[in-house]
Amino acid sequence: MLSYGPATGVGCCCVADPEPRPRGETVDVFVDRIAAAISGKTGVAASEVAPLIQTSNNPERGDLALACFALAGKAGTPGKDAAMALAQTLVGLSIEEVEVSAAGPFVNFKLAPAAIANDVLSRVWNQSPYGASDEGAGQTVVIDFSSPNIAKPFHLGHLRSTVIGWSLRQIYRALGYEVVGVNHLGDWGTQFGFMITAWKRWGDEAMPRIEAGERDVDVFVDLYVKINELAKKDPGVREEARSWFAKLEAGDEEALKLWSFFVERSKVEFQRIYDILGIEHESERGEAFYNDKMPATVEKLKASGLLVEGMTQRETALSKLERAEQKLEKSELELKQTEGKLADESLKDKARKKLSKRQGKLQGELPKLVKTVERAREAVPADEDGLRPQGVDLGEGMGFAILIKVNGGTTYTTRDVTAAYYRAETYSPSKVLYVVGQDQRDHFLPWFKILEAMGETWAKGFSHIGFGKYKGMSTRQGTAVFLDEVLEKARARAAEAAAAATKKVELSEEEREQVAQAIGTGAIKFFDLKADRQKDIDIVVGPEDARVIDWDRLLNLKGDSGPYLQFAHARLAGILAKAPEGSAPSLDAIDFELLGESETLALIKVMGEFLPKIRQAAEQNEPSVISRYVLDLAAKTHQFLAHQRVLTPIPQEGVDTEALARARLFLVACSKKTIAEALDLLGIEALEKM
RNA sequence: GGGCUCGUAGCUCAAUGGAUAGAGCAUCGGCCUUCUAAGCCGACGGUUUCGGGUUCGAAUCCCGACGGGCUCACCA
Repeated sequence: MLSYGPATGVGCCCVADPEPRPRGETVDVFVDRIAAAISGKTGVAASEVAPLIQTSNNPERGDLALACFALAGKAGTPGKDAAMALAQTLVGLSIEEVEVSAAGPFVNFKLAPAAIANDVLSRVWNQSPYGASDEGAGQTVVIDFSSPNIAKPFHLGHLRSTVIGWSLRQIYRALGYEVVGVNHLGDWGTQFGFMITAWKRWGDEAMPRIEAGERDVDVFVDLYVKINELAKKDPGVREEARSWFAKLEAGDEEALKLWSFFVERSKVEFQRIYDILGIEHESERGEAFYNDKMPATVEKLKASGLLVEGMTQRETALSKLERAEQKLEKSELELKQTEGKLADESLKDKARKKLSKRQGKLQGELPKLVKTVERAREAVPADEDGLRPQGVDLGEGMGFAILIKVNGGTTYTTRDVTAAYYRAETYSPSKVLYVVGQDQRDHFLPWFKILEAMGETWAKGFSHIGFGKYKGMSTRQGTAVFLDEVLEKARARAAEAAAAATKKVELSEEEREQVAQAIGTGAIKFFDLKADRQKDIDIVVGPEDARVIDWDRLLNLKGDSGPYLQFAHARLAGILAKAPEGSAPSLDAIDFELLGESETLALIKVMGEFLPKIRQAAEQNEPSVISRYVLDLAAKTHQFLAHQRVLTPIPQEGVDTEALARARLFLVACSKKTIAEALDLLGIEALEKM
C-alpha cells in the first residue's frame, strides 16, 4: 500500500503550501481527480484531501480508499457519526473512470480497469529502464560495502555487506544518484605483524602449497589461525608480531614486500568471488591508502580542542572488573532468593514454574559470570603506568572514543575519521553509507558525532547501515562456512533440482552449467536480501552437541526464493520467444479493455507500484522492500500464466482472439521488463531459460 | 548495571495508526494431451509475549513487566 501524504506529515493540517507528492505513481492522476471532486463537495482544499487517499488493501473493495474521520474534522464536524454521514454524501460524486461506494465511514474508489492498464503499461513500455527516475540527479552517494580483511577468509558474514551494499548501489542509481561504491579493504593493521611472523616461521612450507595449486588465501588463513594459537601460549610471539608491524609502519623493505604479497594475492581471490557474484566497486581504496593522511587528522583533532585524556589501562581494567563483580553478586543473590521462594510449599503451580525457570537460567549463567570475573581480574595490570590515551568524551550513553593511544599510535576510529574527510573532500557526497554489521553501531555513532562536534556540516549525511549477523557460526563447532563452499553447494543443488524437474525446454550442456550457477548464487543472494536487513539470520540448527547448517533453508529453491523469481522471468521469456514471426509486442493497437481478468489486472497493478517501492527502499536503505516487491510481482506473474493463455487464448463470444493475444503478449513483455529491472536492483540475474 | 534492538501461525518472515492480521516452509488434498509443475488451486493453522494508557480506530504510538540478541577503552 502506498501513502500519498508527504513523508513528514507536516503541513497536513494547515493551509500553508503542502509538500508536493512525489510524481510518477500510476494512480496519481486518479488521486488528483478524486481529490478535486471531494474538494468541490466539502470545501476542503484538494491538496489536503489527496494525502488522505490511500491504496486499498483489498482489491474486492476497490483500488483507492478514504477513511473519512480526518476529512470530517477538516470539514468542520469531527467524530464517527460525521464521518459516516460524510461517506454517504461522497457516494453521490460522479468522477470520470471512477466508481464510488461507501462502507461505514470508508469510501472506496474503483478505477476503470482499462484506464489503469493503459496508464501502467504505457509507462512500463516507454520508460527505459522502467522505474528509473532523476530525482537524485546531481547528488552523490558513497557506499562503503563488502570491505573484507586481507588474509582472512571471505565467509558468509561478508556476503551480507556485499549483497546489501550492492543492492543499495543499484537502488540509488535507479533514482538518478551518482554512486561511488567503495571497497574499504582491511589491508592494514596488526594482523600483518602476525602474518609476517607466521611467514618467517613457516613460509618455507607454505609457499610449496601455493605453488602446488592450493588457494593462496586458504594457506594464509591456516597460517593466521596457527600463529594466533601460538601467540596465546607464547607471549613472545605477540611481541614479535608487534615489532614486525612496527617495522612495516616504518617502511621496512622486507616487511613491505611480504605485506604487498599478502595483499595482492588476497585481492585476486576476492576478485574471483566478485566475478561469481557479479559485483564491482568504483573505488578500492583500503585502510592503507590513508596511512599518509593520518597526521593531518591528528592535527585537526588537536586543534579542535575536543581531545581530552582518558583512563589509564589499569583504571579501565579495574572498572571492568568492578562491573563484572557486581553482576555476579547480583545474580548470586537472586538465585538464593529464588531458591528460598521455591522452598515454600504453599506456592502455586504457575508461580513455581516461573521461578524454577528463572532458577535454571541463573544456574546456567553463574559459571560464565565467574569466568568473566576471573578473566577481568587477570587482565588488571600489576602496576599503574599513569599513561593516558587521548580521545573525545561523548557523554552519556556513548562513552569515550579513543583517537590517540598511549603509545602515540592511532586507532580504527582515527582512520575512519580520516577516510571520512577524504570522501567528503573527494566526492562532495550528500550521503555516505557504511554497510557494516549491526554490532559495530557503537563504533560508528561516536565518530559521526565527533565530526559534527568538529563543525563539519556534511557529517549529517553519514549513516551506518547495520545488518544482523548469521548466528551460530563457530569454527570450533564446524558451523562456520566459507562463502566458496556455500556458492558451490548452491550451484550443485540447483543443477540437481534442474535434473529432477520436469522441463519442457532444451538447454545445452553449457547453458545448463551457466543456469545452475546463476540460480545457485541467486538463491543465496535472495535468501540474504529477503528479510529486514537488521534481523539476525539463524541458520544453524540441531542439539547443542551436534549443530549443523540448515542447508535446506539456506539453499531453498521453492516458494519465496531466488529461483521462484527467475522462473517467472524465464517463463515470460519463453512465451516471447515462441511468439510467431511478425507479432512482436508493441504499444500500438492494444485494446486495454481486454486485460480485465482479476489475475491480469492484479499483475498490472503491482507493476505500477515499482517506482514508489524503489523510493521507499532508498529512504529506508532497505533492499528487502524490493525483495518483497519482486516476490509479489513473480507471484502475480505465475498466477496470470496459470489462468490465462497468451499466444492461443481460448476463443470467447464477442472477443477478437487475435487482439486478445496481442494485448496479453504486450503485457508479458512489460512484465518481463519489470521483473528483470527489479532483479537487477537486487543484483540477481534474470534468465531467459531455465 | 548503561546503551541499542527484537518478540506476530509449529518454523522463517510480511503488514504507510484503518476495514476480515497476510505470505512461504512444514502437514493434508487436487491440477502436466494447453505458452517451463523450480508452478498453480484448496484445506489446516492467531488471545500479534503479558499488563496498562492514548485514539473514532493499536501488531503498529506511550509507560511498565517478562523473554531473546548485540554492545560497553587503546583489535580492526
